[in-house]
Amino acid sequence: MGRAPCCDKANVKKGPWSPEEDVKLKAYIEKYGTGGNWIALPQKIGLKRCGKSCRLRWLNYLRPNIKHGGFTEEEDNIILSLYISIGSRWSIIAAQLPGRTDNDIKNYWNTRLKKKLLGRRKQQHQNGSKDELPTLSSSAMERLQLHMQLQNQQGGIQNNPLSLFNNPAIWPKLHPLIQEKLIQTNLQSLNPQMIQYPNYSNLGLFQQTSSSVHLQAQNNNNDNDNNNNNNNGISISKEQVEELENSSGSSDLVNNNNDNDNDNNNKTSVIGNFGGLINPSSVTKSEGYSTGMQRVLSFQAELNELLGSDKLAGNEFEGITWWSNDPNTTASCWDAASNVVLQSENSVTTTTTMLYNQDYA
DNA sequence: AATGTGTGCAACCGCCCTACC
DNA sequence: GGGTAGGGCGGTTGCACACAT
Repeated sequence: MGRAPCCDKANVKKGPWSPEEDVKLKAYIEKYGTGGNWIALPQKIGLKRCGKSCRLRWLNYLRPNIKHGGFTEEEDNIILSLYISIGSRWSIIAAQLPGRTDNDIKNYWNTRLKKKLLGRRKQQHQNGSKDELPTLSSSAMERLQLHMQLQNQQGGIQNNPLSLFNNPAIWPKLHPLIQEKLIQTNLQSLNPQMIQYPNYSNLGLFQQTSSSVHLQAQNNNNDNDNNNNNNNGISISKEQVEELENSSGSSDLVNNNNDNDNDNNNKTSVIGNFGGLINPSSVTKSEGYSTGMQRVLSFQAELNELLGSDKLAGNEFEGITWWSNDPNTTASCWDAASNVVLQSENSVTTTTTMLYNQDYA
């Protein structure tokens, strides 16, 4: 038993509005306002229209100062940035663009802007690659990809106030202590340097986002720390380490199959995760990420949480391939890796790397 | 010229939220 | 507190037009 319809569907006109109807509606609202009741409005005016239809017509077309078409570059950027940050919340996006309606922006996005931004990839695939075109049906994936693309265009993460990295408000839920530490820390200090992995000369690493948050408690007595040139981590005390471990229920984890880091003294726990999913030790290993699917699924779950998206279909990430040790890898445009820098002191460091195959850009 | 295909956009549908009774 | 109506919103549909075959 559904709810009652808002109007008598059988006796209302549907379809395009005639100029006469527009004139009637516009004149009445300008003179008397809506009266706070759209449903009753058409009857007052003598229109055989549903109240909702009147509302839509007024808001999207008849009300003053509406702009149609001719989106500027600046508007494009605003739409893109907001879409990446908040998704398809068109009314909120429209509120940032005077004279634009949510419907207009939605249409513009779906029919033009999205294609304009992503179309190049499709073109590339049509022009020679036999690879399956990675699907973009996932809003979350699409937003992530656009996020990366935008930041590349805008000169990097530091310059984009809307970036995931620079916007604590849209970080995933982390332990409050970690969150506080991250906020306290100058974000610049967390920004990664560009790193080139020599094995992948054809793959440009152009972007790095946050991140996994890993916690390491370490016995320093026998520390031949290979990472001591990196001081960008966030240090916390051993007491805090214990507190976090107790509260997170984390177990030992990440670096458990590493053969080149004096790991015996390390105790590392995942506190929170932000798309970082890869055993950090494997980043430097030439064999790369051959056990992709498990990580893909992990990434998928994290991405869902990160972006607050709908659940992704199980095959959404089939288009994403992972690094192999073949320098001529046919990896898709977007690949992810994490680069967790382990500190010599008890520390939390957060970095995740998105790797971009320039061959497909 | 006729037909097929793609594109842009206005409008509708149905769900969710909230205010009101 | 529960039911109902209206408003708001995002997703989808369908039509008109442009362009290709």
